[in-house]
Amino acid sequence: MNKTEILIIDDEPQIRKLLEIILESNDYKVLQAETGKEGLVKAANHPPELILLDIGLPDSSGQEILKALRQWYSKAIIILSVQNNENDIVTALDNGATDYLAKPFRTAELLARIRSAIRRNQTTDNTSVVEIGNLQIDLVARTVKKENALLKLTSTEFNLIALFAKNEGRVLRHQFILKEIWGITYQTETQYLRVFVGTLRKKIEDNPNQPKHIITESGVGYRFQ
Amino acid sequence: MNKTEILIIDDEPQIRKLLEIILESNDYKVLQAETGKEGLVKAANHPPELILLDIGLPDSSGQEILKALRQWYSKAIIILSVQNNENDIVTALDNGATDYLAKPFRTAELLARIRSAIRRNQTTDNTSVVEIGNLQIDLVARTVKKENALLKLTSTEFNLIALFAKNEGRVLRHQFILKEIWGITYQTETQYLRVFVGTLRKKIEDNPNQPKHIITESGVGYRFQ
DNA sequence: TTACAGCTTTACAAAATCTTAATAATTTTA
DNA sequence: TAAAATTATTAAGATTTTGTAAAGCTGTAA
Repeated sequence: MNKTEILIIDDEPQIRKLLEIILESNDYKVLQAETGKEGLVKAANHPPELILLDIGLPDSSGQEILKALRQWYSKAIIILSVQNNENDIVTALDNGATDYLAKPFRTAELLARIRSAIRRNQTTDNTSVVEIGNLQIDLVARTVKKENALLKLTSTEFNLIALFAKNEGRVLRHQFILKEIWGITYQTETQYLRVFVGTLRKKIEDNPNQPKHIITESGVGYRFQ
Repeated sequence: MNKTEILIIDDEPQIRKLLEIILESNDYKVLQAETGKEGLVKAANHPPELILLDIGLPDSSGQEILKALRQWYSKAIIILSVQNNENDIVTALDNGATDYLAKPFRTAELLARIRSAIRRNQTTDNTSVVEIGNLQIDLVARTVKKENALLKLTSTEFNLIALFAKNEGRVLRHQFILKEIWGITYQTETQYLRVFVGTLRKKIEDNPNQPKHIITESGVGYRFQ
């Protein structure tokens, strides 16, 4: 059987080597590019299942490469950034990045993110029912079940969880969520979001104080899983 | 034995060709139409077991073709839509589509949907009596029994409960219900609905103040269960 | 014509949901 | 670690949505 192919675009040889070792030992096939341009060419010639892109590239900003890729490449792109360079991360998510990882990263987290992103590639599926853990979200019937018990959600609460469900595992920015649910004029009303995430957590989480489904990514947004 | 016939209504020749290849190699007989009109004619002359309909047709909206087909055609209609055009999909399901597929689609998924839809053709058929809890709703005889006692419903009340029964467990929007029962020009007369839901509840619910059958989904519509 | 059933409309009460602001808790930064 | 920033929680109005009763309207049949 063919191995899943991952393209690494990063100018630091030692990072590439590290990633190569981790990924190959987990049964992925690794392609490498040292510059953004080289990455674009390799991705175009032979589209991989996922791309790991360093946004701190020297030749041209990694953001430009990301935008260029997103012209045609629709599979997962995970961004690598230096520690907590929040601006870069936020810009990258807005430019269509699937997810991000701050360097230095933990191996387990890297692999988990990769698995999740690849899984989503394949779930272009469009069944109206999305199953996530103990939740079943029916987008057409507009119902949510937790362990087969129907939950009572308000319309806005449902819209919110539906948006999350359609973007499972992916970080959604506050702005983006507000725009989608409340409309473009509400982009700055992050407090709404906090209140509604709070009520949703009370309804869907086993322990709302330690949420397992709606994870907050401080300074960025939320992730649903 | 005769092969199962599938009619494709799609204006893009390359999509038709692709579908033809996939379907014929899976032992279906394929009929094709390039326009909605042509599709209506072909379907009428020789009703197929299943129709694949592109809702992005140029001549008249695919939605109109769907509605026209549903006047008399009761077998499966699977909608093809461009990716993530959610509005189209929801409208199509409301207009009686059996299922939908977003382009580009995976072959395995297409075939799975087709098999499932055809299977349903044969089973879902002519059960004119819908049983829900202590209610028996006979769609052909237009009667409703509650614990075997015949209820006296007006024609509009029956139309309403029949619509609910056909969409058990699903949230129906005010708009949709009004369109179905009173016609497209009544889409904003939500007050009618409130009155009729009220009278229906008095007749079918054990305790109309705590309805168990007709559940209101505030801001959205009603759900029947 | 009248009686009647069923539909439409109005008015108001009740319930559900949303918004807002104050405060507490947590996370990030320096 | 302390300060700053961000996030979470709560609860009270405010607003929107829904429910109910009843009056008016309309067509039909006796």
